[in-house]
Amino acid sequence: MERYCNKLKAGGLKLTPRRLAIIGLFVDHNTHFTAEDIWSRLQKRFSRCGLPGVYRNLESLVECGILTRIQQFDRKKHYGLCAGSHHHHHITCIRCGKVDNIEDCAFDSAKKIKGYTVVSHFIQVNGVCGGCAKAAPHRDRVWGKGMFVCSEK
Amino acid sequence: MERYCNKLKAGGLKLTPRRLAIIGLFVDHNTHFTAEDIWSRLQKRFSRCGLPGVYRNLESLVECGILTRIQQFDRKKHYGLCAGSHHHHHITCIRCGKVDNIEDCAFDSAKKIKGYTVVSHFIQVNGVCGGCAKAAPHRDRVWGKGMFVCSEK
DNA sequence: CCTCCAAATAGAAATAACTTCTATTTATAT
DNA sequence: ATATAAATAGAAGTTATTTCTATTTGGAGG
Repeated sequence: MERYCNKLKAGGLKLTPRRLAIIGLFVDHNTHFTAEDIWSRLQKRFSRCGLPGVYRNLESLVECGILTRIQQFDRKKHYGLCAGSHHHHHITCIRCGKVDNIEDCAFDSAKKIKGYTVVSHFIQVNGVCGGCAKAAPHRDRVWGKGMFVCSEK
Repeated sequence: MERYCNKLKAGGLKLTPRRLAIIGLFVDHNTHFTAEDIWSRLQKRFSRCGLPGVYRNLESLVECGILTRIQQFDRKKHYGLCAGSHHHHHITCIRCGKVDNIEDCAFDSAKKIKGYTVVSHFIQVNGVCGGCAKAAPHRDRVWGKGMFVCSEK
């Protein structure tokens, strides 16, 4: 938690109860959430908290490097903890939604591709985590149409 | 075009003028489009065509394997030809928006990552294409907040 | 401590991107 | 030709997110 406070300060953001609670949710659950997921979980402690506030906080936390946006094909923005300051990617469990970092990146940014100068790249991997692999297969979380990212292999 | 007609038939979809025109747009431009992009380009030939029809068609074309959804962090659904049945990714020019396929994929799907069984992966590369690199730098297209995918390097 | 002010919050209203609905039309198998 | 399952049109609805204006608050400086 210490390190997140430092990141907030470094980004010129105040340590508000709301903000710390949001970070706490990510730390405790180690998964990705949508704005609404966060909002519903904040209701107990912050009954007067609205969705716009959650959206604003999530975006600030992305900007100061605490969270990262995670792509799902469901028209919602998903956010997850961005643990390292170094370059890394993410793997998501398609059953429980857990997110882990992938530390070693095989992508060579220096390489020219079809005449393009590469500026950035984004890799997301979807899989089934060890825990879910052991669990009963018919207990799968149900995902909506178009939920999965492409390039199945 | 022949092969796309076969895919339509295989999926139990009719060969309507609208549908063929949409496929034609993708074939001719070799880039990705949003529903609105398609809709505005159809106006000349199909003046009575509405957006809902475009959305329905694009989704049918994804379902029968002619199109693929392409992820951008801009809250719109992007679609592109799924040219090969083979595995590939995309590189996008951050100035003009052009998309090219990346044929060779460095990602090893067989590898176990942190105990996960990999199901699918998604790679998107952002860069500046040859044409835009030559053009005046202050002519950059302005992109909205959150437009770029993360992991700048 | 106290005070100030930039930053954060609340809640209402607006926007944008789809999606759904009902009625009508059309491609194609027979 | 004709029947029918699928496709279309246009209006209306939904959902996720953003913007707005006013009010409140964390924390630097006195």
